[in-house]
Amino acid sequence: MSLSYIHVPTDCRIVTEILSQIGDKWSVQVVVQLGEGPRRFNELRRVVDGISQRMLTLTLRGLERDGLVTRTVYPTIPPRVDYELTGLGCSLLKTVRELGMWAVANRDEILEARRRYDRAEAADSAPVPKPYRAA
Amino acid sequence: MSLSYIHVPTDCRIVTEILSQIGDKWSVQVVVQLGEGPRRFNELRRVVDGISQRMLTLTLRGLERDGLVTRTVYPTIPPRVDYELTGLGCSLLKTVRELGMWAVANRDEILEARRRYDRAEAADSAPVPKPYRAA
DNA sequence: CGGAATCCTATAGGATACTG
DNA sequence: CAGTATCCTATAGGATTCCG
Repeated sequence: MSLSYIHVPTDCRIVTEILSQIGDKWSVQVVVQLGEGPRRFNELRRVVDGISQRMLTLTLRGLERDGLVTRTVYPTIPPRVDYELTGLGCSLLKTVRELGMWAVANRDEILEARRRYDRAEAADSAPVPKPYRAA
Repeated sequence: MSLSYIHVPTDCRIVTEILSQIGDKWSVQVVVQLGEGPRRFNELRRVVDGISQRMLTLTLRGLERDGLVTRTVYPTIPPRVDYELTGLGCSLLKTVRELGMWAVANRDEILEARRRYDRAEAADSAPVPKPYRAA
């Protein structure tokens, strides 16, 4: 509670670690969906779009392991399993939304930068990019 | 400028895209280091710690491509190349720092959740976890 | 329904050697 | 100094099949 300042080197590793956990292909999308409320497995599967069964399982396990999501099994037939954000998960969702704001706000600038870069690079390695200089 | 609200499905993909670019093994660390000011190639290499030459190159190229970093070549001998955050890069750094704050603030809770999870899982698949029940 | 197990491919990333 | 090129391994992730 009395951290006067944050030690940068240690800091970076944790950020990187969190980011590589959350920065995988699916975690953010799952967390955002769970932000709407508890969801069942196949409910998530349908709404996340493109995720494989296997990856949904792995993603949820990872989130559960980090204490971001709870998994509740109802031993009925057929079985029912609910996933829900924990308090920790909710707080993460909030800061992820911040990053989301940044992403949408700067999306165009990034995409244009990419186009510029790719165009310049293509011009660089072009087979015969300079016309009117016949061999 | 007049986005009344943000379209969630589109939103997610961009966030995920940004996160998987920035959420790789090195980008954040490089951006944080460049937050201190312009740096030369080998300067970054020394300070990032553990990064290979190849990955530093690739990371910097990616950041440059997205318009987050500029690359300035001084045609001297020996050559000198400076990397520096752009305005876009600085604004990203700010929001990444927010996430960093979250990470350090919740680090302990996450690590403990992991230990709990791993312990429970180990108990699950333990060879003979129940003592005092001799066969 | 909610997975687990298996197989397969693509990509990330490390190590090393060479170059302008 | 600041890379590029090549080779190699490990991991992510998709597709498919099987199970309680």
